[in-house]
Amino acid sequence: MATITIKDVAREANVSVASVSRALNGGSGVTAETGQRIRDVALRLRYIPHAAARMLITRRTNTIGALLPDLYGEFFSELIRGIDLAARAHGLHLLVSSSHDSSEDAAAALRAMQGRVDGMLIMSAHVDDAFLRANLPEDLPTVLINSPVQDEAYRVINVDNYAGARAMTKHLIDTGHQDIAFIAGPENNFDAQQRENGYRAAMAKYASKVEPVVVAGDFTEEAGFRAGEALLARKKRPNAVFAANDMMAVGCMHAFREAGVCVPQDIALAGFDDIPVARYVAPPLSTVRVRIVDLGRSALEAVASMLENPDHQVTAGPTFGCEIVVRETCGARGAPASHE
Amino acid sequence: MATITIKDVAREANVSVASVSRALNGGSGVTAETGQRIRDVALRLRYIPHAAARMLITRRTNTIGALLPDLYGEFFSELIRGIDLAARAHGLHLLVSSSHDSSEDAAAALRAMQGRVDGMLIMSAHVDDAFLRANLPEDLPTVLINSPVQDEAYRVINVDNYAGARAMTKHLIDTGHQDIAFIAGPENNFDAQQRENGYRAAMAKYASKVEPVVVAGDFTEEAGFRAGEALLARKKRPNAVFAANDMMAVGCMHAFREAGVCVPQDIALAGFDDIPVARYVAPPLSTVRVRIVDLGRSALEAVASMLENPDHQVTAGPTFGCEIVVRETCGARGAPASHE
DNA sequence: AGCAGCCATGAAAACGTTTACGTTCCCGCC
DNA sequence: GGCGGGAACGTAAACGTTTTCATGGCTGCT
Repeated sequence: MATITIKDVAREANVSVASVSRALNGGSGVTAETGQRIRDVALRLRYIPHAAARMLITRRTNTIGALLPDLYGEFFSELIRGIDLAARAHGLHLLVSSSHDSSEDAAAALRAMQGRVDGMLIMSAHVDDAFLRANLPEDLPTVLINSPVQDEAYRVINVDNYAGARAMTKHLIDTGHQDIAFIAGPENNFDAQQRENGYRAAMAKYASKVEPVVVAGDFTEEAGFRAGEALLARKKRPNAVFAANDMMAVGCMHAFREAGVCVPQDIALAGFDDIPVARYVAPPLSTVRVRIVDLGRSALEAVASMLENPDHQVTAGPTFGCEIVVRETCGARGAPASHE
Repeated sequence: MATITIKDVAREANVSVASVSRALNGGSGVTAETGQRIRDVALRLRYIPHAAARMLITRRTNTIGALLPDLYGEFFSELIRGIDLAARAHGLHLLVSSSHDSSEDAAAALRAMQGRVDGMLIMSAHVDDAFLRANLPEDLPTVLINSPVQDEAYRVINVDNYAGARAMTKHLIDTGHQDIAFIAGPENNFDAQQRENGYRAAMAKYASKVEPVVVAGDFTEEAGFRAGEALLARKKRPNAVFAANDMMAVGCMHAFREAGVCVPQDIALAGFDDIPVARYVAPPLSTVRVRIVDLGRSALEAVASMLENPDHQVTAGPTFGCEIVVRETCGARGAPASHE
């Protein structure tokens, strides 16, 4: 109970607290022999340095904060997994604050983390340059994930949504679908916008005769379902649908199935993200794969490197590539695929 | 740059540091007038108390740690969401360490959190009484989630897997399926065992003539797929399959579909968890719903209450109920259900 | 033998708070 | 008018580390 401190170890080992500190940290400045003795005592006493005291004097918390939006299912867990893995590899702790759906909300969370973290990982629809300047100490190493922020001061790691969406749209066109409708994501969402841009660019270039069709969505299955219904109700039914994320694609597929519309025979379908479940829906969903774990990992590693050499200039992180994954819903495969 | 401390505020407001502390915390022991002046100054200087210094003297971190296993997708994110929401509501921070797949791994993570948290939330297949005694300070408020630990000293919050599995099995039997096979979860997993027990109990009681059939699994879609194949290959094919979790059910459904076996006409299917995607697979999956968000929330609230009144005796948490959700795969519904 | 210099070690300051304890002041009551 | 008491406020100790600086002993060289 009475928590034991460095002094207890020092007394027990017949040395000063300074030596204990040295033995337990660098190890230099102390004889190998006494060092070992000290470590033995520390182990025997189950001594654990008081984190707060150390933070106070060291001015390092060995913790990085992750500010995440109200993310759904697979994406969230994969992202966290990547972040967490990398954090552990770097000996860093992870302070998480998720499910933020308003700007004030995020600001409050950001302020609350003040002083408890050495660096920040921020992914949120609500952050822009002004927000960051207002709520973030300018010297706090920060990495933005999938953010529209252009400010040179912040390092940003983005998924190349544009290229991914463009490639998938082109693929759909190449396999014979010209009338492609797009189910958009939330309006203020950066990824969603980029994906829509990619879709529009491919349409303009490879299917210039047809007018792009974009219906609203918000990344939820529910929205996908409604969008699917809406598309079927149109006078000119598209022959392919490209949803801004997999969840909406799944919802859309659900709508089609209930209406008796066959995928991909009657209408092709594609999503974005390649969430694990994409391959298990029926039929398996063609989509654009984002290596989410790697995204989280490299985001954390960017912060880690920033606080390992603080002088090092922030370099614009490379965008994170995606690849299209052709399964069955896009109609490019004749026979059912084998289990991958 | 030069971080501003309580002294700066004190000097600027012409008071002592003690008054600043009082004004900013309790507010008592200081005139309303000076209190306001101090708060104004603090705001103007953007003063933020140094968390570590406060922890050091207060001996409270206002942080709780969450030790989680290598959880998949939806379950993980829902759980974290619940925990995070409750934590924010209580003004607590959340230190997360996930993806632990070995006992040493978990022990290391646990030790690393030592002193940085006021309480712990632990969900892991690898913890048992001995593990906890060895790696956890006995006075650290701790709540175990879905754990087999029986020790009175720890508060445990469990999902009532047994009752849920029993109910679903009974439901399958009631709707005309007697030959029910069970796809088991990981061997050392407590939830998995409880679910299997529930299945066996229901079989023994309501379908005593048929021998229970249990095939191995590990909670992954892959395992479900293989189990599905294996079940189809049996000489006496079951007319219903109950998977220990939804992921395996989805994998199993995939196997059935590839084999041309129709669900639920040829064979009924049920899962466990009600992950969000369960309703979007085709056909929508009957399953046992676990209110994961609530589980996380109440786990955190249990810890919170423990550290709000430390003397309060730990009370055995109530098990967390489940309810069966009848969709289409169990064959109990004639027509396709409407979108819920 | 003496001296320079290195190395192990200890003493003490510092980090930024909270809080126990004094001090001062003012008010009311005898 | 003196005196008791409470409220506002200040002083300083304490929390448990790390780290700078001083000290002493030893080594190796001249």
